[in-house]
Amino acid sequence: MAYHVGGMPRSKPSSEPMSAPDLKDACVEAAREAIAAHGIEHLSLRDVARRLGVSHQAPYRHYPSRDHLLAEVMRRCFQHFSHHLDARARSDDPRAELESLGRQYLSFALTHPLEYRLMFGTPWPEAAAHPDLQREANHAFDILRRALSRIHGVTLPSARVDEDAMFIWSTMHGLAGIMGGSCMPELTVDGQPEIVIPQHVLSMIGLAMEGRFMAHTATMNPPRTE
Amino acid sequence: MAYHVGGMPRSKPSSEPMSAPDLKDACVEAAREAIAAHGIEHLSLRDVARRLGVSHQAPYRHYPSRDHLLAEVMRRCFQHFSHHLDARARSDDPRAELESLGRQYLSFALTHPLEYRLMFGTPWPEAAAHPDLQREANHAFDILRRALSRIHGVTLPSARVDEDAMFIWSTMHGLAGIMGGSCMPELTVDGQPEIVIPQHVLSMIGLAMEGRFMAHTATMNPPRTE
DNA sequence: GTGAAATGTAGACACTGTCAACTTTTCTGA
DNA sequence: TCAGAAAAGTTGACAGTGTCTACATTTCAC
Repeated sequence: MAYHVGGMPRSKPSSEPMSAPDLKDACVEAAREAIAAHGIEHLSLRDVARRLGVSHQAPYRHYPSRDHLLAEVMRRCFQHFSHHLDARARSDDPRAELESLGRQYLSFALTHPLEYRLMFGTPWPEAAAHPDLQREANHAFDILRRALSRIHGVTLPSARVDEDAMFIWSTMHGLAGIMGGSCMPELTVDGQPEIVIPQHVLSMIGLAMEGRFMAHTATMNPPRTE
Repeated sequence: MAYHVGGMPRSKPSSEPMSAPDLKDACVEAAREAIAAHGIEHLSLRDVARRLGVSHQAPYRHYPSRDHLLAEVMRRCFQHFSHHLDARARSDDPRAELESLGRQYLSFALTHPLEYRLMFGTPWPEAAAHPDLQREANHAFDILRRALSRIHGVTLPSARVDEDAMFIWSTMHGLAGIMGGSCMPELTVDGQPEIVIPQHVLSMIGLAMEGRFMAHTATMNPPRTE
């Protein structure tokens, strides 16, 4: 009904690049809708099939199991996430660059809470069984790692980059998880956390990084009063 | 079989007096085992009943739904967590106190990854429907908040305590989530993250807090080289 | 054209959460 | 003491799920 394609949707391998409404793609889209409607843990392959107007077994032609479909949805989320990070405002000033990266990270988590929870708040389906997903996730982390390498420049041994990356990633990830409501949804905090808290956390990261540099270089720029 | 108490139709009246609330507790214990064995999302009330040797409907006499049992398991986790935080090494030195708290937080997350994921990595069952769970969770956060209040002392307005609490909580939570394998299980990081990374993250928090104080007080203790 | 592979369908199985009706035990109050 | 109510546990049923097997259809490659 909604989806109608008979038999084989692919065209010749060499001439046409790709064609035909692909049930494989449609499944991902329908799965995303289903997740948005009923939550991640209630994703049902049969519901996906129903949304597409095909038999309950049709998706199995393209995904060996429910988890494989879920992994594909997650993989695309990481892709989306990486693109979002890459689209951040660039700057030559290390501090501005770091802040821009953090802001971009948080903005994704807050404007796409569902995708974020899917990527970082959901137990992965059999880690090793989905190398594509793994690759895409590492790619996202590499963006942060590379940006930090540039920021560090020559002042710190490169082995320390991963440590700082882990610290920043942890802070961003934790804040996103808490604010995204993934955990402790009713946590009572004074004030308007949506605006104030991320600002503060980013500035704390900046303070920590400044302290880090001060510990290794004699020259220091005075800490600015926020 | 494993669980034997009154209300059985066929077998002879059991001689051992087992009070009714025992099944309620036994369910929580069995649920914990089931979660440890098959993961949180595969927790099944019927499996719990099977483990206890009672009918599949028996647990429903004590818990209105599967989520209510899950909420009770989570509540006890928060209890355990609070006790663990309270049992930390105390100190009069603010910096030592903060580090002790952070270390205790992380040690719980790493030695009880399952409980931690249950508390912070699992979507809560209908937040408002489980006030006991909510109360227990807020209590855990209050421990951190109170400790920070003491650390701040009079140097910072108390309204700022929540901001710092949020920063520290975010960092701890994020690190725990990443290291606990809850997300990105195969993330490739150089070195031995288990020991080095938490150390570094804690010291970064210390640096950030020092910078925070410096911004508000003229007197400062020189940043110590780690 | 003719296989054969790709694709979609239908039926079945074991499993789940939960509702309803029933039986048995335990507690309560005149 | 002894009914009767309440608590606790049982069986049976229903709709929903993932996934296996067998079958039908479409379309490409030769």
